[in-house]
Parts: sequence; structure tokens; C-alpha cells
Amino acid sequence: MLDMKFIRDHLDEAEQRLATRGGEPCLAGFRQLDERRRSLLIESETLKAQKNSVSEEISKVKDKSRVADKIAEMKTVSARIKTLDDELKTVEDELQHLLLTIPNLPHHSTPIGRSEADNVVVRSWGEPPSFSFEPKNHWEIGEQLGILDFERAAKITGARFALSKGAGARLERALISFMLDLHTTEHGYTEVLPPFMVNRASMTATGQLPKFEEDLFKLVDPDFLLIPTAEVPVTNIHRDEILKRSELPISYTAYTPCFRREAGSYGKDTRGLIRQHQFNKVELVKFVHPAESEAELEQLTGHAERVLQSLELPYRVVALCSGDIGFSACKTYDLEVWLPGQNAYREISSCSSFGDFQARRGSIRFRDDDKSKPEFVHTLNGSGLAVGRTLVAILENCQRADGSVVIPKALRPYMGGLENITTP
RNA sequence: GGAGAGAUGGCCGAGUAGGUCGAAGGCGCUCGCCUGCUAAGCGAGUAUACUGGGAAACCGGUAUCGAGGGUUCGAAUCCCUCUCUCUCCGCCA
Repeated sequence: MLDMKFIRDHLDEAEQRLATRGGEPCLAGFRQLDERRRSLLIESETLKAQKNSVSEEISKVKDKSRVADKIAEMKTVSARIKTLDDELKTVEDELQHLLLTIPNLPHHSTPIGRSEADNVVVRSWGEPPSFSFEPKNHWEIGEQLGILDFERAAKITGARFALSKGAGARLERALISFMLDLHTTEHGYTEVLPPFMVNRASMTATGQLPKFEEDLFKLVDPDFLLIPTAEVPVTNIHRDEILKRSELPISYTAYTPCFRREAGSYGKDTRGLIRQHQFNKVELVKFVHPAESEAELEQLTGHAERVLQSLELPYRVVALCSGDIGFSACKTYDLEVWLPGQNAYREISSCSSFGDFQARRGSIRFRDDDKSKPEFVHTLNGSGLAVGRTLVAILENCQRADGSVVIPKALRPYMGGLENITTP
């Protein structure tokens, strides 16, 4: 959510910066609602002040019959207040809804652009491997090795679900442990294991609601939603809190499954593990001082990169342009891993700074010292990494002509020393 | 699922025959004083949001005692609904 006072004072600038995202202008109607709200508020509050002081006078008089006229007058005033407050509530609801559907302002360092094509490659790491044979897709490799079973997953649930078995299941578990261990022991993150379903307030704070409800899986009876990313429960750990300056930065890492409807992506990545309704992910989440958020984003991105480097998987870092960053983000780096089966780099991590956008929605604040006013923290998060896609990258990059797959050295301790996955 | 109890400021905890309560008291914290140091002691201060005025310091108004409605001139206190927490029983990984 943007700062209402900022929009009030910089309407044109805000609209211009939002325009770099593409899409419709979204601030139309703001000024009118805002002015209406304030005029209602002033009238209502003036009457309330009057009512309060007269009520106090009444309280001092023992014989109420002597103030019958005042009581009658206040009855009218109360009725008027009620009318004003009803309208005020309507206006505030509309204003609130408007504010909740306006995306974040792109950071000044975010490249301006209209689409994916305008993203900027910042750096690359590693060399795509060369093969003396035609490299296969991960689903071919996985099915041949008997570690991935899409047919049975479809029987159990439906399309876009996967069943991993044997060394495949173990490899996923190994990746999760490996990533969590790396982030906790070397990067200073605290491991958390949050709920996988959350309430609407949490989804609203991080920005999935109210605009993107169709992307979420919902429960029917308690009105809970399955998390599309650990960002949601983990960022909400500190919703409605005032932190101490000395506590910042707070760094959490969490493994969770993620549930996404993938509405509107029909026909994209229909085969394999790339786009699933449920996938595993290890997430990094930070709460930082506003002055440090830019540096923290670089660091956090580096932490995600470390996973790929440790696994010796070639990747590149891409700065998303204004037209391609997410609703809540002001700046995003995507990590794209090389996939020989697709002969392309594909997203495996997305690291973003949200500025105070989520903090304002979720009222996550800190106090610089005991005397100062609370300020909003900045929140950041990034995948560290998407586990399913990491498995894809390993299968495709580490495949050999005979169909077997070499397990990256860093993972072998987590695989009971296993060095290769071979056909049974 | 059944029965009961409760939700007050950073924390603990008063306050329910409705009236001057943003809310006693204590703890904590901040500043000052005092004392070789520390502890103890003394004094002052210590919520948030919105809003009006002001360049600002700051001054004023409104709201907030789990959330939302209602009764009333007036509600932390009365009524209704919801949420959450705790205890006991049942069930269960």
C-alpha cells in the first residue's frame, strides 16, 4: 500500500511512476474520495466534540429534568453523527479498497521497460555444459530413472501435480535440508516452519489479496487460503508489531510447500515439474531498516546465488524491468538457471525488495530509539531456492549419456553418500 | 465435539448497581538528582492512528479497554454476534 499522504501531495508523480508498469492509470478517483473523507471526518468530529462536552455538563447536573432540552438536542446531534459516520465508513471502505489495489511504485533503480524483453541481464555465473549427446528433458530422465511419476500424480489428484519416488524423493528432501543448513549456518538466517494456510489479513498484508484471489487455493469452511509462497506466513510473523531498532535486520528462512492455481497459464509448461499446482520452496525473508534495504537486496540475492554456486549450476541474474516486477515489489532480481533440456535459462528464484509497501499493509514497524515515532520497516524476500526447479536443473545439467545423473558433491552427504542416480 | 473461564496500555494488574477513565497501582523503560562504584532511593516523563492549526517546536480535536453491531444525552462497564486464549472431558497424528 502506498502512503496516502504521499499520493495526496504527489498525485502526478505517483501516477507517472505507476505508468511505467504499464496497465491502466489507477489513481483516478483518489482525490475525490480523499477530500470527501476529510470533510465528513471534520464535520463528524466537530459534532462529537460538542456531544462530549455537553454530556459532561449533563453528568454534573443531578436533576436531569433541568437539562431535558440539552438531552433532546444531543439526541439530534447523535443521529446526525450516525448518518455522517455511515457515509464516512462507505467512503473509507472505497478508499481503502482503492489503495489496496494500487501496486507499489517501482524503485528508481528498476529499469524502465514494458515486458520481459526489457529485463536486464546483470551477470552470469558458470558455463552451460556441453554434451556429446542430445540432452533430454528432466521428465524423460526422471521417468526413465523411476524417480518421477506424473501419470500416477494425475490419477491421485490431477494435472500439474507430481509424485517423486526413491532417490528423487530423497533428492528433494536433501535439497531442502541443504538449503536450510546453508542459510542458517552461513548466512545468519533463523529457520522457521510456519503454517501452510493463512487467513485473509495475512494474504492482504503481503499483497496477494484483494487483487489476486483467483491465483489462490481456498478452503471452504474456515475461510483460510493455502500459501502460494512462504513469504506470506513468514512476513506476517511481525504483522501489527513495533520492533526495536536493535532487532533489525531480522532474517528468516523457511521451507514450505507452495500452492498456486496457475490460472491463466494454460498451455505453458504443461509437461514436467516447471509449473505445478504444488511445489516445494525454501524462502528467505528479511525485515530491515529502510536505509539498508538496497544493500540487503544485493546480499539476499547473493545468498540465493550461493545455492546455485554450491550445486555448480550455471545461472544468470536478471534485473526485472518496471513492466515485469510483481504487484508488491519495487525492485526484483530473478535468478535464471540454465536448463539444457529446454536450451534456455529459466527462473529458479525471484528476489525482491518491497520497500515499505507490505509493512504499511501489515503495520510492521520499528522504533529508531525509545523517543522516536514508529516507522515502517522494509521487507524483502527471495527464493533460496525453488526446490522442484532445482531438481529439474540437476537432472538436466548432470545427466549422462547412459541416462544416469551425477549428484552434485554438496548434496552427497544428504544422500547417504550416493554419487549417481542410475536406472534400477 | 461437550462443559466452563477469560480477553484492559511494553508487561503485570485494578476498575462492572453506565457519567468527568486513555483508563488506579506496580514492573519495565527514558531523563534528571543523589551516593567512591554498583545496588537502593528521590523527582519527572513514558500508547497508537486519523485529523485541524503551525515553517517547526508544539498546541487542539476525534477514535481506540479482543473485533463488529445495538441500547443511552453518555459504555471498559448493559445487550447481541463473531474471533482468539485457557481449563476439564471426549477424540486424534
